[in-house]
Amino acid sequence: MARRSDGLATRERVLVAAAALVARDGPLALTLDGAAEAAELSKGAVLYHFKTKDALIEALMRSVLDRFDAMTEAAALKDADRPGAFSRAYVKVAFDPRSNTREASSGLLAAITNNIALLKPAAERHATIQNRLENDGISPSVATLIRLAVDGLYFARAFGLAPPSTAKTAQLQKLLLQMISDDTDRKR
Amino acid sequence: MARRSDGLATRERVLVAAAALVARDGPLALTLDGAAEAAELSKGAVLYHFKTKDALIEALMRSVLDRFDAMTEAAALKDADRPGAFSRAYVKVAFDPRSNTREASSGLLAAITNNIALLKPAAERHATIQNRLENDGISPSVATLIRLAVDGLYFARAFGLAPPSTAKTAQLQKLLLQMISDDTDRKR
DNA sequence: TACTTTATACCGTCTGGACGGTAAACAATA
DNA sequence: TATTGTTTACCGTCCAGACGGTATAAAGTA
Repeated sequence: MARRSDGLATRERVLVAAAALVARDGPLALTLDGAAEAAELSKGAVLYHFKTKDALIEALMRSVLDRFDAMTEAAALKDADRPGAFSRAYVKVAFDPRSNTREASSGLLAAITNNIALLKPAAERHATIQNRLENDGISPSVATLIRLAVDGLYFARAFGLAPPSTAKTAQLQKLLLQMISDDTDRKR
Repeated sequence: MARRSDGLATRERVLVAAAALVARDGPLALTLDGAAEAAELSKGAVLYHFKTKDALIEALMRSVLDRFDAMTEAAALKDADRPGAFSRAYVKVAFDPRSNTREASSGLLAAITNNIALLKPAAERHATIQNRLENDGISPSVATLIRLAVDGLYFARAFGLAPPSTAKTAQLQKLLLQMISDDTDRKR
């Protein structure tokens, strides 16, 4: 068999294939064999790039988290240092269909189904986000509300628990952005 | 071996034991053998009351859903027919520590880790709740926000994703109730 | 005895992961 | 530049354990 000579791309390919697999067939379909087949590799090759299945899942989760973080930071920068800049960026990115895909929840779903301890990185991010929201010029209650509503939307989509329609989602985003504005005004 | 002569109680005991098992050791610990041991029964006995593991999980979920529904209906009745009665009841029950325990999420967690199709009953309830919130005298956006925030809180607790402290949770509840009041006033 | 409930023994399948091997790329050396 | 050794990337096979589920016996109850 031909060798690839670009290990990095292969590793990435496994992650993408695994995410697609979970998005399509659910987290239970994510086996080492399944991931290998989806990435058109052997199980041995998958295990070469990820020492254990847990390592694969962790990588899956981190890649999603990092991407989300990067998008949020970028959006926050555009908004300068106005109070509520991070909150607005968080809402915008979280509601962006590009960041809130089925693939985006693959890591989390896999972690839940395989080993809850793997949720730790996600828990840390959540704590960080909560902190940043609270120190963004909005009241703690509104900060918490925003965070939980975003999470709720995320899980509603991930689990198919009556996910709101596109229209309703847009309305909700508007409402949240409005709340942020009102809240920063009140504090000024 | 001694027989119980009250099959109903045994069945119930299995459900309680299974919920406790999931709450303590996570959804992966819920095996037929594990459930049997937790209920101090043999696997055969468990399979007598629940034909398949899926059936056990479904029963687990339904019992939680039914209990939640009953509590909400009861709370809504107390609030007469004022606009927002159901919304207030929903928020109150969802934030009640008695309804939002780790056991309460056991069915959902087990469904996720074992067979996502089992989430169907939960999805239906969510759709029903969304409908009732929307027809409760509050605006659709606020209805959606409440629903998602409650879900977010629920999952934050279930997965340990930076669950808000008791104090913060109380503040949030207050904020939501306030929003319901404001919104029904505006509509009047 | 007939029925219900519980226990025991067992089977087939799936899955994570270990392992030995292979071939290409690269480095060292002569 | 030819040769030799070393690393990287990947494959195919095998295995032990876990788990869901079945079959059947046994015990209790009416």
